[in-house]
Amino acid sequence: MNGRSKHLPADERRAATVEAVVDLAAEQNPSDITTTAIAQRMGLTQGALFRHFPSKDAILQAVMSWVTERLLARVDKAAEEAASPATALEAVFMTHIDFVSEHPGVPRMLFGELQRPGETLPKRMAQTLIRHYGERLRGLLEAGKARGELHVDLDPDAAATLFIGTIQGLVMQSMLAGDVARIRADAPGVFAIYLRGIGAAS
Amino acid sequence: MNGRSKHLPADERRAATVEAVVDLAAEQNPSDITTTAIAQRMGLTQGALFRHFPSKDAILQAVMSWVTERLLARVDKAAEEAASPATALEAVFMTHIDFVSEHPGVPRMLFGELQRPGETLPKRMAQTLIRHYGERLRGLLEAGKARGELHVDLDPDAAATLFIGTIQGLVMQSMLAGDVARIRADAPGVFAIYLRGIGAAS
DNA sequence: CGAAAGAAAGTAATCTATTACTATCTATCC
DNA sequence: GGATAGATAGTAATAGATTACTTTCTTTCG
Repeated sequence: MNGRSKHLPADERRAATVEAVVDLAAEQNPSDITTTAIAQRMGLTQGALFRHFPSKDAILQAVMSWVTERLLARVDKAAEEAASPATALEAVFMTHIDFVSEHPGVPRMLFGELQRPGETLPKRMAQTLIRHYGERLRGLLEAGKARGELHVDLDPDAAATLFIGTIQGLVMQSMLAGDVARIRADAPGVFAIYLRGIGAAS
Repeated sequence: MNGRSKHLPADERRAATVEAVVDLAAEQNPSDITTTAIAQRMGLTQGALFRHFPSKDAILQAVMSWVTERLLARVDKAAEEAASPATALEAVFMTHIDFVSEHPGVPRMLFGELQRPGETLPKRMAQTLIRHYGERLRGLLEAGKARGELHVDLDPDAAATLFIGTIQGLVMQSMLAGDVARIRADAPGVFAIYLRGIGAAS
């Protein structure tokens, strides 16, 4: 843990690389992030990155792993601690909002990866992440229906799509205003409408 | 209208260029669209594009003009023909869904333009488009509240954000499935939840 | 013919990735 | 415990591909 050390172990550099990419994605179009920009933010030369990653796609792959672990872990924990499906949905939402407030580049990267043509590994990881996320949502929505907390006629697939869209809309609004803080500020009002939509509000 | 003619007038080429970009945006990341790809789709050489546009940004600017005119015109017409604010909202939504079903690349381009750093002209056009769209939505939502069609406590800003997020969520879901038709198929179910959320459903 | 439209080729900049070499860390041996 | 060898991490330079844009020449069409 020497602050003066210039050579860091590989795993620490890999973690620092992922953070650099996540930070850069908050400031610019993720698909425009160059290896030079990543290295510059880390205080390294561009070529040094390829000591730790075989390719740029391998870097993006590491970022997707990072996002999957962190986001799903936090979201699952929030859901487990909730007393009922309806409160779990709210906890998941707020946890997710916290996450994208801390890392505004993440939803942009996910959206961007989905747009890539072909079948790259980072793209597949983004797809499976969102699919798993959707499955958790549908599970909570079904449970809420079974408990009578949500509307009987509720379509869980549509409700899960709208849940994700709710966050996406907040992200878009924050980009319009150029103000990340708006995500958290506007979240409660938007989610209140969603709650009423699925029948959870009195 | 000679099919054999090889030299088209400038305005027709400009229109064809815009369509080529919109089509390409449906298949790949909009920020990865190259002038070579645009020209190839039009059956031209890359350099020929610059006979009609001074720069690539000028092409994107023309695309944004095209989107603004078409989308707002269709949406305004749908709203005018509706009997009440609540039915107008539904008409606007379905019209918008029809538009993005025909041109799935458009929401991607708008989202992508918002992410660009700096202050480019295409980015500003995307911002103003979405702002104007939001103003129309807030107008309808306010009118609906005044008529008692929508919930008294409804926050029009939050409802407008969620309206846009609803569409964004459908676009994301269609990218996940790799199936554009899902946008239109899933739209009614998702919008039904939104309607209940703003208090328009009985 | 003359002007507009396009082809073909070229340019400068930028991107990922590789190479040859150097600096730093760490484990081992006497 | 200090010198040292081997492994790891980093730099600088550059290759090769791709980008937006230009230039020169040719074709098309009224």
